[in-house]
Amino acid sequence: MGLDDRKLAVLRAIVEDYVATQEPVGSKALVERHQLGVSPATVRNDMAVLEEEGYIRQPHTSAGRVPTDRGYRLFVDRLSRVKPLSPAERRAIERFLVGAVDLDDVVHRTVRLLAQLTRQVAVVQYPSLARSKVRHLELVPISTTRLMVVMIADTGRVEQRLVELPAPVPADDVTDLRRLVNEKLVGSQLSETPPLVQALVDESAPHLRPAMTTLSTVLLETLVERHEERLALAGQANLTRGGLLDFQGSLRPILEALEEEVVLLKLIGETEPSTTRVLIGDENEFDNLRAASVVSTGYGPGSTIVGGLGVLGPTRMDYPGNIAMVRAVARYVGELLAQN
Amino acid sequence: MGLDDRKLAVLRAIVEDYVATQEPVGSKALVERHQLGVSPATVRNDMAVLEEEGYIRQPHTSAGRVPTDRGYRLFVDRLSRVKPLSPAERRAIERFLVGAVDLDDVVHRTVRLLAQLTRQVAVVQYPSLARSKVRHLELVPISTTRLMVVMIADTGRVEQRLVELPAPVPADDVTDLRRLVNEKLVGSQLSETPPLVQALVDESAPHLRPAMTTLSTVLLETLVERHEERLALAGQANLTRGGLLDFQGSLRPILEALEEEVVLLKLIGETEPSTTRVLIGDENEFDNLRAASVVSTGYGPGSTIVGGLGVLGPTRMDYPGNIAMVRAVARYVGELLAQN
DNA sequence: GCTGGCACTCGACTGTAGCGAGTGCCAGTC
DNA sequence: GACTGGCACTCGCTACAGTCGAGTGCCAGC
Repeated sequence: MGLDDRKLAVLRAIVEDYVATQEPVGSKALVERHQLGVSPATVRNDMAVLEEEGYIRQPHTSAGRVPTDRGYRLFVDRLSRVKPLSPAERRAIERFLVGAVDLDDVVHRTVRLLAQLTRQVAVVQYPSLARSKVRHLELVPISTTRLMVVMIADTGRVEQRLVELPAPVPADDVTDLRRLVNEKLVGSQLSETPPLVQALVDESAPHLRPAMTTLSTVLLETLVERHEERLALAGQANLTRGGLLDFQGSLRPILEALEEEVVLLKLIGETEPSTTRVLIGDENEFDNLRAASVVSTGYGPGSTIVGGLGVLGPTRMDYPGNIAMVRAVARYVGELLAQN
Repeated sequence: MGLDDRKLAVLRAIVEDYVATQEPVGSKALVERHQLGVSPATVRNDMAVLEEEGYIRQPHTSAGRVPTDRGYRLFVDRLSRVKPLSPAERRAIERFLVGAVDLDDVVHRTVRLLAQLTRQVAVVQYPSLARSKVRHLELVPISTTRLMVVMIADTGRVEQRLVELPAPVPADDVTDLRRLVNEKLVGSQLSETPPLVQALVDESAPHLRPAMTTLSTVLLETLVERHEERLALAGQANLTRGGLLDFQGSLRPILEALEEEVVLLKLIGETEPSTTRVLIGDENEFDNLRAASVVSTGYGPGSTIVGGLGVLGPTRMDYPGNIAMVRAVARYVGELLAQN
């Protein structure tokens, strides 16, 4: 069990070399490229131990070693050194994000930026509605029995929904409805609205009741139950880098998983605030993504978290680099949101 | 040059068989599977002519024949018989589209439906802003110097944009601004707004001028110049069907092209109304998509066209089937939009 | 103008052999 | 006791030769 410093150094060297070359790394190449101060034979002995402990494995008898998921995990937890961003990368981030005109724009720019910087698939979750506060509710009459409800959240998200009213409602009543819902709901956290919405119905004047009832149902549906999470995705083409070696030859399962919003949300949806999360290989719960790793973190204005973002790629990825990028981008986006 | 009926029948048979089996088709197999009424030797003679004319080719000397892009073109133009949808498909379409609650929902359901039905990559363009009319403009004060402009179009699209005002504007003035822009712009086609927006500035009261000027600039920018086309995409995983045979082994260029909105818009953006367009192989203008074909059409409420939708796949695709599906889905979506 | 027959082509597959990267083990050294 | 050099061994990869067979082009005959 005792992994002394040199064995750890060997593991680190294996991970770094394998990530860089994408080829199983042998003992001789290792001592040549790293200053380990010992002979290949010694390294081989260390490798035998590392293999026994499950940190590396041999694709076939006469090949070099490749890290296992467990090996990557150890590497990420204890061996990787933080990789500071290059000035060029820093500049790229800034340049990319200035000039964004609205939330959609911010999210799209961010996801493309992340994909470009990390050369992986990037995912950005829109600010979660549950973590947003209502800034304004607008009711726009489409016809006498139809209303479009537009909700503007403080995070910049705008959601709309068509409401079919049970009976025609005159314009004045719409004005009243608008005033009422805004008075009650503006400023409140969306996850806490259900009782407020209920109260709305109870407190409204009798002639507004039927309309308000329908309206409240829709509000609850849109805002709470069918909690509308949205995502942006970019960089799928990066999956094809590294030939067909990664992902054991088939992109199929990966592409399928990427089409499932639920899956992506589980992967990058933030859990504990402000931690960067790394899921390696089968640590995630989806069979389709056994061969993939995910680096994700939360973002938001200031120290609050309103959504998640991250990248997905082969287990053989540059963890320190990607972690640094994901963090940096999240921080910049947070600052950007704070300005609004 | 004379392609008699039998030669055309041979071409049709080759296309159908190749699409079905994905393997070069030989003369013997052809006469066995189709009632051509002649011997393999005769078919071989016909094939020789078809090859000379550029409709089919041989991957290698001792292999069967494969249609060329030109062959598919002839097939699509003159040989394919319309393939009616199966009742199951018809039902799938209906079931898929009922219950859509807003435009986003409609578009997402549509694109997934198309991908599922055709087993190809599906693309749906949101109703084009240029073809929409303004239904309502809402100005929501974020702070005294910041306004969120929300535009609701008759096609259901909702666009928002943050406006930085040159000086604080009191709430009453915002109300005036709101009234003014709505009076002028509601009901007008977006492509025709520039003069109207200009007039807005000229006609507004002096104390509203500065704010209105900024506002009009943003409106013009958002609505006209940066003409915000949006797209939804689904079914990328379908690209991996047919192993790596299609797309000559690399999905890379295809995936890259699919990330470029501009490319997709050019492909499925409607041109002549109500035609179904088929682009085969290098008929499209993008190098990355030389190995792909696109079937697309316009859709919209009634007989007007507000956007395009379509599918993209290998040149070896079921053209009649895909054409039928694309048309059917477009028609259903049109009906759905007409109801709103 | 169609057909059967036939020689020919050439990719796909199989089996064999040699190469070499990389290993595990062991005896020897510090 | 830890490290090292040496050595036999494994096994994937590549090259090469040989066989098979699907499919063709061509031609003589009906």
